Amino acid sequence: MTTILDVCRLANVSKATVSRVLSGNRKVKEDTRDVVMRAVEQLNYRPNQLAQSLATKVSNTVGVLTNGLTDSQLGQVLRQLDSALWGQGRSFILANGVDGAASLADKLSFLASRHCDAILLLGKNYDHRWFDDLDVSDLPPLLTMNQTLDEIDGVQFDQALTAELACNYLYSHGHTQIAVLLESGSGGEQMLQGYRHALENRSLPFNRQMVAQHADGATAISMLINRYIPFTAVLVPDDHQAIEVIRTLAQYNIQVPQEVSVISLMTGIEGERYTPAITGFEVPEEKMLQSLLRLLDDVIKGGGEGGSDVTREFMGKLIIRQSVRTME
Amino acid sequence: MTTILDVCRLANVSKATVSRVLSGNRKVKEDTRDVVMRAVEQLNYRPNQLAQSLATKVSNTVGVLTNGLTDSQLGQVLRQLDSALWGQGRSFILANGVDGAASLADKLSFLASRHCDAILLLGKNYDHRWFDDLDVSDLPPLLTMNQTLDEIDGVQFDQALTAELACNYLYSHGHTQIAVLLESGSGGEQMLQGYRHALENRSLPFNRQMVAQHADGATAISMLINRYIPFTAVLVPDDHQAIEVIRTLAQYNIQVPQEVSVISLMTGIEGERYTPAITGFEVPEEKMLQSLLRLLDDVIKGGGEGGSDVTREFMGKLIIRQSVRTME
DNA sequence: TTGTACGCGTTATCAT
DNA sequence: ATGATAACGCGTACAA
Repeated sequence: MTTILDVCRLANVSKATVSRVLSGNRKVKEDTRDVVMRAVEQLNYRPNQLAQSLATKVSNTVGVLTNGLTDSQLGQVLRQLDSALWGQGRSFILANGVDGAASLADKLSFLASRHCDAILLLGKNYDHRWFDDLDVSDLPPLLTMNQTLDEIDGVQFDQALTAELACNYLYSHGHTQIAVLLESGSGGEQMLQGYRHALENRSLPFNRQMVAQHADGATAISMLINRYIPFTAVLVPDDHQAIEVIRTLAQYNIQVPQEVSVISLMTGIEGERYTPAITGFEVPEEKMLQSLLRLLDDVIKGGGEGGSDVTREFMGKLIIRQSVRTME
Repeated sequence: MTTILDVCRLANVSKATVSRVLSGNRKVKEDTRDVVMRAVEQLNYRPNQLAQSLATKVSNTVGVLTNGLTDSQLGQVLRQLDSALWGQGRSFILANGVDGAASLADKLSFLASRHCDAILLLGKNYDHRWFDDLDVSDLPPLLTMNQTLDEIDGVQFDQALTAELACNYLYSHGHTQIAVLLESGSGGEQMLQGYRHALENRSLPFNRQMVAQHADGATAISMLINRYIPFTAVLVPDDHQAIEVIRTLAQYNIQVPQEVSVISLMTGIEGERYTPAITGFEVPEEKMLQSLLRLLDDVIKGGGEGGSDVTREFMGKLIIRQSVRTME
């Protein structure tokens, strides 16, 4: 590879001058600038980014830790990242899959040794405990998306607000007996919060018999059914649970949406393809990623605290399909 | 970040000793090794890979240029890459999407400035001309997969052999009038070669009226039909064209597979889901990628020419579905 | 066996 | 405006 010294020799100037011309920081005389640029082009010289990073302590590299993403989700996210970062002369290093606290520490440590300017935590299924005794002090700044990890900055999907919207939608379609299946993770608390808030706004009493929480949707809805409390609609965390619920209800000879309506807090292609197609809220992943990238920019540039005006809370967008019916 | 000097001070040794302990290259006394390791762990020290790379001229980073991949393909490939490279302490930098010679040069140049040890060219739709006046001299070694770019090493999908296999399969099922739609790129020549070879092996005459070449499958099959040459089967490059062909044939009131059989040279999930499901050959992408990674290892380690025993030519695996029927 | 000193390619701080 | 030179963090001949 040609180095800056090659350019120096060809242009008869010092390293400093070449560096100045390329970075554009300081003023240089027109003539010399031209000479340098000619030499640069002639040699097809490109600064060694490793050396640059070593000197400036800025690597223009961001680490991306992903987990629990399907191939197509992974591809979609990485494609977006690539196109967004490319425009900024940055690139990313991927670390996919985390299966424990040690694994998490390893991956983060690896990315840190590569001196990433920041690390993005994307995807699902991160366990809170993995972060408990994690020494974040000698790591690059961490940023999360769609994760409710306290102490880590980032953008979030507002499950509480979206759950409230879901309930309001059901109410406006005549449903008054709404059951809810909580997400088994921390999102469950948020869902419950939104659910109760919707109730309060309508001055309706809260009945804890109407809420169930279990990682398996079939089990959760069974619990509900066995309580013999009537309900006309049920709010579930995602399409996967929605489908389990619909299947289980079918075993009890309960039709969706004729007898019970189902609404998904986070719907996607899975719910779109199912029969009946599932009504629910879509996570604005693209917008969220864009916001996260702006946040990233702030973190890298601002270095310190320069908080700017980035949207950090997102709510779902209602997609009306077939799993909710209007009560007469 | 803690540096090697911090370790030196804490362990009362020189940089050289610490470096030796961590790399394991040279011998060091048990005692001092222990002292150093203790200091390393206590400080949670991790060598700065940038500085390492600068000193050793090995970055343990590979550039990955992708093009023409769907999100799920991209995700699948990158997941595999990640898990394979992670085990070797390596990582990759992505550059997705190429739309011209300048764009190609840009991306490659970028990856080069990041001092990748090698660059992988993955995906489809690379134009030969983009590589014509590409100065490959000051670039890391290039490796391709699934691309027929002369002068670039890599692994390939043998379209000629697979086309021949496809014809043999059709013959063995009673088809003697086989038409072929060539891929519009360079793969077309290979398909034709395999097609003719299969003909020769059966001492059948070659009729150029039986071959058509067009990027659009509908157009290609229409050309064929308008020649009024009878055929009972048609070999097409991929599922996309297969589907276009089947649709077009339907417009002529020709049923698949009852009246005409269709076989795809490179079938995938698209063909699996279509009705009728498309019979064809599956590209062994995973195996190919594994082979490519072994090749990568040779290139990086061998540095020079150390050619090892890596499979470089792959053929499709026949997947029998519904689009081919047996003639009585 | 261990330490010294130099080089990797670049930026940045001083002089000039 | 430009040039010497010291960092940046690490590996490694060479010397001790």
